[in-house]
Amino acid sequence: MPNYSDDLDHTFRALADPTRRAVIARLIQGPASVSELAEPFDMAMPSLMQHLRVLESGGLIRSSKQGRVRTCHIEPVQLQRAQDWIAGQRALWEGRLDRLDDYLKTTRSDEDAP
Amino acid sequence: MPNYSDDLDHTFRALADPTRRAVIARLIQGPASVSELAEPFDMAMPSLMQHLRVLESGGLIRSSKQGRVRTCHIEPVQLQRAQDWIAGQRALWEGRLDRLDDYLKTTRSDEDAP
DNA sequence: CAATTACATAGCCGTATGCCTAACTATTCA
DNA sequence: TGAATAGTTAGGCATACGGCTATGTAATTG
Repeated sequence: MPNYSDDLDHTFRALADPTRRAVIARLIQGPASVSELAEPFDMAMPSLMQHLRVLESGGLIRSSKQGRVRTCHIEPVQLQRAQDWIAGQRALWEGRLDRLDDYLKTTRSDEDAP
Repeated sequence: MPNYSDDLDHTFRALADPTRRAVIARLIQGPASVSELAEPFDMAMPSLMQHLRVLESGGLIRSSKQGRVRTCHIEPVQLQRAQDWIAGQRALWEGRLDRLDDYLKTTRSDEDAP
């Protein structure tokens, strides 16, 4: 069982901000330059750059520079790991509910057939 | 399309800490008192209580007090919403890949049949 | 070459986070 | 009733976060 704790820390933290989620939602549609990403937000460029840094250092996006333009694109792996963690927990929870359900059924059967 | 932004902020933030994820993982197994939750951690009680407050105010757990014991249990709805947001983004991403794939196939067919 | 464009860096500022200790309240047990 | 237990509140402290302005640098464009 690998330990993704640090990754998850960074990934969930990156997702905890609406600006960063919006950037992700935008990049899901396809790559974009920093200026394009900044355009919808009423925010100074350096502030948005910081968000991009959080996203990139969390492994949620990648970027590369050609000339003076930096192009960002999504990197879905960490997104998947975050989803997997939640899904895993929920699966355990569902399993617990199933076992509780089974138990209740068993109990009821016992009562029904004394 | 409802706007869960604030919920997601709180939920993802709550998940961005390993102690809080461990608490969730514990509570997935079943309810527990504050002391039981605190036991595995080398952390002063008030520090853990703060984590519990973050989890509860983010709607990830609930708690109630009987006598001097507060019992906490999981509340899976926000977990699901967080998962749904990620799943939605990933679905869009997959869709994008599929369309790209289709496009490439079409292009190749065109090349194959000049 | 000069001006514009697109990003990058530095540094400031107020608030939030995560941890702690100390002291307090309310139950429960002997 | 007195002592132990379970949680709570108050407040302090260092660091991180999220925003800003001002300034710098490198690539394009006229």
